Amino acid sequence: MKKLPQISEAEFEVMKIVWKDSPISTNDITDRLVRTTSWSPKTIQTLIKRLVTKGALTYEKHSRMFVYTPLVSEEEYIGQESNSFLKRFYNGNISAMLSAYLEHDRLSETEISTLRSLLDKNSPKGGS
Amino acid sequence: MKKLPQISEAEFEVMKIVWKDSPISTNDITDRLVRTTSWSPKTIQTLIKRLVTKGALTYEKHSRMFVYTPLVSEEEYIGQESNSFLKRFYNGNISAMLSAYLEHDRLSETEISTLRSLLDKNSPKGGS
DNA sequence: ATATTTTTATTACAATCGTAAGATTAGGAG
DNA sequence: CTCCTAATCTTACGATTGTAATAAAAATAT
Repeated sequence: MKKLPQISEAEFEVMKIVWKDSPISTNDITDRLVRTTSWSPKTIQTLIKRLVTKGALTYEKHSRMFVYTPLVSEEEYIGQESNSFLKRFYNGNISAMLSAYLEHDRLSETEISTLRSLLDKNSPKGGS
Repeated sequence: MKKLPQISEAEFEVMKIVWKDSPISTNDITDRLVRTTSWSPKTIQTLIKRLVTKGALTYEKHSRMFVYTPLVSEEEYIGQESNSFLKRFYNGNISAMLSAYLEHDRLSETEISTLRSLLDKNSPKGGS
């Protein structure tokens, strides 16, 4: 498994947009984020640039504008972050996490049944 | 809910020791971590100091030595980190996380049944 | 061709973090 | 009471991050 670049919290907001709508230009990314965050366009452009430097994004030139595509997959990135989160806080054990959530009543009855049906769907009791 | 201090990854290693064995002295913390990490004692002492500054630990003086106690609870801290993790990567939705894990076959059959029994234990089908 | 605009590139700066070394202070030994 | 040593406190320094401003370059309009 290749080593994914480390993406900061602010950079991650950029990635989410690119993942959803790539190929996408600097201006389109900027417009989106200006609406949903409090960042200045300059800040957003810095974030994009850093992501290119880190190897998380590439671009193609279309005349003077850049159009970006992700170099790391969302699935892969989130999966890796999730694993390292679980490792750090729950010994890598997702049951420990669920257990803590149940213990501290952080889940509603509805959520619990959603979880239960997810498990059953993916691996019914007599599952092959 | 009070605002917990932000604890870095390295600092968290210190916290884990204090949570487990407080009240505990600088030297005891240092000895433990020297064995389990590659950090120099100086580094560990810096980490401890920063945690005090941040309000994550307090201490009592026992003659010239300091003996530390946590000011933030492990439960609370890990709970908060977990919530912010889920929010960042799964829209705050633990089912989305489980779903991704199932989808990408990151769980063994054994883990799945552990999860299932956790759910049943905490909220059996005819739940109160 | 040149001036103007629009894009991208370079530089900035404080806060946090990992990683320590060096300075100081205060118990304990004698 | 003085000195040593162990403990804490101060300082350091490069990397990353959040947050931009300024400079440079390249299209476009005239």
